Amino acid sequence: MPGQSSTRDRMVDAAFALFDEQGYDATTVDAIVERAGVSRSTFFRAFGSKEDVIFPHHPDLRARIEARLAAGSAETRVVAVREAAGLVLEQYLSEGDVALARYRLTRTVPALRGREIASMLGYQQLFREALLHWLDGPDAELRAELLAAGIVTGHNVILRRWLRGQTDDPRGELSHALDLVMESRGLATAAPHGALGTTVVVVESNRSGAEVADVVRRALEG
Amino acid sequence: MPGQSSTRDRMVDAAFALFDEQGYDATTVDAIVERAGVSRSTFFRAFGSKEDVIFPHHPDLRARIEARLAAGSAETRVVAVREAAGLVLEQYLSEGDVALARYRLTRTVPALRGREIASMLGYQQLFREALLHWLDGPDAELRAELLAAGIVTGHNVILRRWLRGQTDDPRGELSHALDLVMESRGLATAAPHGALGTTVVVVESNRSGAEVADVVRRALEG
DNA sequence: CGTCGATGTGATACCCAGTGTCACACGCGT
DNA sequence: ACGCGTGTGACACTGGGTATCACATCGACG
Repeated sequence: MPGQSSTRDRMVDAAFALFDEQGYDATTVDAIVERAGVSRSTFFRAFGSKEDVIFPHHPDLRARIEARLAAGSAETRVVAVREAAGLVLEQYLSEGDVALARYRLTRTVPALRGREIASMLGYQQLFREALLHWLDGPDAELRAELLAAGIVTGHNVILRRWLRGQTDDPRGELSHALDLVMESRGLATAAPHGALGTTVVVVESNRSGAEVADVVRRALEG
Repeated sequence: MPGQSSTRDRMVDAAFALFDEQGYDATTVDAIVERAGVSRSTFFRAFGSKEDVIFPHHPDLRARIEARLAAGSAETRVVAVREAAGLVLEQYLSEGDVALARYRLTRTVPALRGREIASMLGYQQLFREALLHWLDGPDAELRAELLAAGIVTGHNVILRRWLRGQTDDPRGELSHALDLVMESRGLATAAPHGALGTTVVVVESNRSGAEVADVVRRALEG
């Protein structure tokens, strides 16, 4: 292959540049492929549609969320949900300017707005299915759906605040938002089965295992 | 005008019939207008897009929700939310078979699914804006968004159950779902400002004003 | 070293949704 | 009878998306 797999990157860059210069609707696929130096066929093979070029990472992110939730259990559901939601936020934070450009586009172009909404609802489905296995009791189905909606909605509120430049601590605010969501649905209860063993829940940490263990030991001894 | 305004109805009927016979994607607008006996121009003037013919009532419903919420206040917010959510449910219930046909389509055709999701998020925005005026305290913005998402999500769960034939009492289940949503966010609190006057909240009733008054009188006297 | 298949790419033709424009017919009031 | 607004039809055009065929590069294998 002549152009490695960077042909994809070239198309993304060309698309975002043109969208920024002349708007989404006014930019034709022909113009994108011309600037990227590829053919129409290549574009549609890589992205499937003009909209997909705006969200080139969604399939990958979706897979990562699914994997994180699949690694959780009824006992570790709180941290599983927190980390899975964190994956989404981190994806946007790491994209930086691209995320901002996308936000500007999704705000103004209805078609893209619908596209993003659909993606978010896809994430919500992942959370709902995971929660459905972790919850029991009356209204489990309804509560799982409400919780999933709360998680995604809470995340979106914080993400939007960050995109608007209204916060410098999106991670902390997401954590607080998830507190609000999970507390109100009784999800934050540790050891849901009333086990008498030792349950350690590490909600969030960037320390090493040894450091965490040290903190725990001192807490128990103190 | 020769064909009254039933040209619109004829197009809707023709579209649903063809979608049912050969699927959404396989049905061209030309086929629809041919069966309806109108021209292409007429179709696009009436609906704007092929998708819009599936949701011909959304603009009207949106206006009714907005009106109901606008008629509410911080004191009557609980009943305002309940009735506004009820408007959506009643719309679907009154459509009967058409709602079922639409559900079948939206489940299978991704484009229509995205369309419906976008509509639902439009309703969510109406609730969010109303709630934003009725809530105060910390995290008002976040709580309004979470509540709006809960209301719409709860409604959708019940609606979906009804569309699947899993319930005979969607109104009752919606009421219960909204209980769950509002209770968990402290929205159900009557007289939020701590007023010492008399606050009467009629949560749901199909009785006349006189009958309700009679029940209240007996409750106070007993 | 030649052959083969897999993969990424280009070129072309086609379908169909959606827009814009002009023309026509009808009802309605003056 | 005359305009005038409105709903409709006819037609041409743009542009997203699909299908098909051709070609070029690279690695595997005999």
